[in-house]
Amino acid sequence: MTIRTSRRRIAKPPADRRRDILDAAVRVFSHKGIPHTTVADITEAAGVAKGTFYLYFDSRDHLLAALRERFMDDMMAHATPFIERIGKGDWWSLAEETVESIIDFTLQHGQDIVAFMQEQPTPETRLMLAECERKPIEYLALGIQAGIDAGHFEVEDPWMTASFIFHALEGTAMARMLYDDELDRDRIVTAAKALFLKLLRPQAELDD
Amino acid sequence: MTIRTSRRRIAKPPADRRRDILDAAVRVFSHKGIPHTTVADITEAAGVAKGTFYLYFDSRDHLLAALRERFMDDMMAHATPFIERIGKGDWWSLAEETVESIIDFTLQHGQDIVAFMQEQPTPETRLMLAECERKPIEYLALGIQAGIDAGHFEVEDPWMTASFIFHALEGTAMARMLYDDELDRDRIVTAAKALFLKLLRPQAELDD
Amino acid sequence: MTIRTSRRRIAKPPADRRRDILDAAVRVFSHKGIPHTTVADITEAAGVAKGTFYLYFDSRDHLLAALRERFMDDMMAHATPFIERIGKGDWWSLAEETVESIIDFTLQHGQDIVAFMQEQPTPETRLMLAECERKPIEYLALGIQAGIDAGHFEVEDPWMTASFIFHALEGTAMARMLYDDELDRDRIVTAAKALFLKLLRPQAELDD
Amino acid sequence: MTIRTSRRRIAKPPADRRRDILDAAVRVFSHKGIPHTTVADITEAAGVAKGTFYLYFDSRDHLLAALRERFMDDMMAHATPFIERIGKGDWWSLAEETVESIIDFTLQHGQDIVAFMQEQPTPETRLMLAECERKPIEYLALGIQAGIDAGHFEVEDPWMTASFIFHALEGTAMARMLYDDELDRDRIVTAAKALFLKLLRPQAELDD
DNA sequence: GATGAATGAGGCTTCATTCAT
DNA sequence: CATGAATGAAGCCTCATTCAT
Repeated sequence: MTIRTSRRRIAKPPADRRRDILDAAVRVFSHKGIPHTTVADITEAAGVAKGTFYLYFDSRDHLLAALRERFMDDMMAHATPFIERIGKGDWWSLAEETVESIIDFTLQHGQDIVAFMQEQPTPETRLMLAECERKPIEYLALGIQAGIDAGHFEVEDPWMTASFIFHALEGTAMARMLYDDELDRDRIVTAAKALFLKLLRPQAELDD
Repeated sequence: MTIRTSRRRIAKPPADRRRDILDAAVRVFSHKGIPHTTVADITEAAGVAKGTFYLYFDSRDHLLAALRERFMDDMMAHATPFIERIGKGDWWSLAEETVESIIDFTLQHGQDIVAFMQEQPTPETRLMLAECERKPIEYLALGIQAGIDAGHFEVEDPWMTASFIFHALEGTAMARMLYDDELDRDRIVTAAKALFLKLLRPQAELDD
Repeated sequence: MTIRTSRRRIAKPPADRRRDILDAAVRVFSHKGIPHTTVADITEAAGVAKGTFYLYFDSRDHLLAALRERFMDDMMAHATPFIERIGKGDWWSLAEETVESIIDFTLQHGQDIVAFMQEQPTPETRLMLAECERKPIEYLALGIQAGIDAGHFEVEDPWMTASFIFHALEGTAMARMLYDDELDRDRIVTAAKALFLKLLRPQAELDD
Repeated sequence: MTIRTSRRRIAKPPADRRRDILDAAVRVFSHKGIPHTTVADITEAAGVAKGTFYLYFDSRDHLLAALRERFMDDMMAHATPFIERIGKGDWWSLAEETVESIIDFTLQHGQDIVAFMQEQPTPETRLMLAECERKPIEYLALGIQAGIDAGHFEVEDPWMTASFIFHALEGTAMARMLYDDELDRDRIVTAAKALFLKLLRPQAELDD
């Protein structure tokens, strides 16, 4: 049994401590905005001393970079299962689940996106935000193209359609998250599925 | 390389000078981001002394408020002609022109929106941004509803459809403006018109 | 008959305009304090343009100097009649009227003194304030000495007595002016006369 | 000539550091005047960086408030022993020591009073200065009244007499401090004691 | 490792002064 | 003469970063 006389905070594994700070940062960013959040705000929210911040991040900007990286990883983790299902049959349920996935991811991580948009547009941030849009659109377009090739969808400009669908969903979900808590998540999902259907369904099908 | 002669004492009509500063602000904001733009940056871009800024704006924040106001006015001025045409027949051309109008307005004023998003999320800014989204969606929804009532459109959830359309167009146009100068404006417009058609057109029509 | 189309303020004799500004300055100084009064405050109170100020005063500091000069002149004008009566008999009524005069002058011009004390202690201001105290004390002491020589007063340290009397009166009157409008002017005067009597009256007189 | 080594990171107990800054402020105020003293002046005099100032005071105005508070405390500490002796016999030695105490306190702390007078007349400052005059006068008046009741003093208007005595002493001591280092402290004290005697002594006593 | 007092560059704002009209 | 828009030095305050403990 060790007697611990130190008044200092009990040391945590570095990775945990780092994550604590990262989480605290997101928490504060989302209601103060990145530019108005100080390092002191973050360390206070994380329950550590100001100096400790610099043990885990070289600078305020490095924390933002770390946050970006984590966000991209989350996004990819979220998207991968859907991407892997492309071209393996089950077209419409994949479509519907993809729609739900995009909406839910946006509702959950929208705060981060807003935060990133509040940054100064460094080339790094621009690139990262562009990626965050282009990547899901790219995969959507790929899926749509595959569906066309397999004869399930009928669309003239797949990439543009993907872009429309992605922004329609993301924009609506984001607006709900930011301004309109009343808007029902299920109403969005239902309408989104109908949207998907109308945009992708071959006209011939309608004759049924 | 600009030669700067000792910029002294060139009085201008107040309205002009004010607009100069406002324009300079937008210019600088769009490539430095609001939070990283200093009053000195703005006055330098406007070609006036730092003190001059405070003859026209009570503070940095008041300039932002003025910018917001001007943006809202521009938006309403842009939207009004279309709103007035609702329900006066000519449904599909109104729809097509509305689509073009939204895309072009976004391409032109997207910088401002980005700038506003970079602000700290004050209640004022949130409200204003919310309005900027809700207003056009509201009018779109109104138009769609009118079209439904007149038997030209067929949609289940008009407001949600309006939201999808608006965000699809705005998001795509914005992405083009921010990240992808290659994307052809006309390609967006063409695809957007097709989108509109697919979403609103009564299914029966397809049987023709 | 001259037709005056100019929208400009009708020109005044320079001396009047100068006095207007000086008066406005005193007015503003007395409730904002010298250090917090701007040239703009003064010109606004005087109803002239900012530039006009510099037609009549070389700088803000020159206005203060002018104010000091005017104050000294006022004080001397106020004191002269009493000084001239020294040694011409009528000792006690001179004493009583001097007392009243000091109190009334302080009540009227105290604002100016306060204003001067708020200035930075430049050698000039110090000298002037010192003069404002030393001069009346000097004259009081002269009068007391004359009274002693003439056998009417009996005092050990005339200069110190003069200093006490002057500060007793000035301090009390000033306090009334600054903090205590309730305190009756006549009560001060009555008590002050008694003070004078007790301090100056030969002890022998008491035996009567 | 002081050699300034790179003044970095010498932590001190907060109370000490705070007092250092407060003391430095008084030092600078007394020869530059409050309004012309910048925060930079103070921190330089205190040997700390500008930012350090704001670790100990919320703003320049808060420092002034702290200074006021400290002055009031000093004054009360100085006055208390005398107040407690009121009515416990020993009337004339109490009177004489009170006189000395007022003179010495003024000679020592006059700089502070001057500094406060240089402030803008905020309600706070006015109130505090009024207190600084009223309190000692109040206590003097109490003492005088007690002396009258006990049959040692004879005065018509005790409060007014207290006011005269206080301002006579304070004004004279202040003038010495500000303008006239030649004036002997003991000469003031001696004359002041005589003043006290003349004003308070029952007339009957003179017959002895 | 952890702490938080200390630092100082840099941003916002004021205001005495100038000068073209 | 009179004006007031324009100027820019200078003051207050913030906050990312450092480093002695």
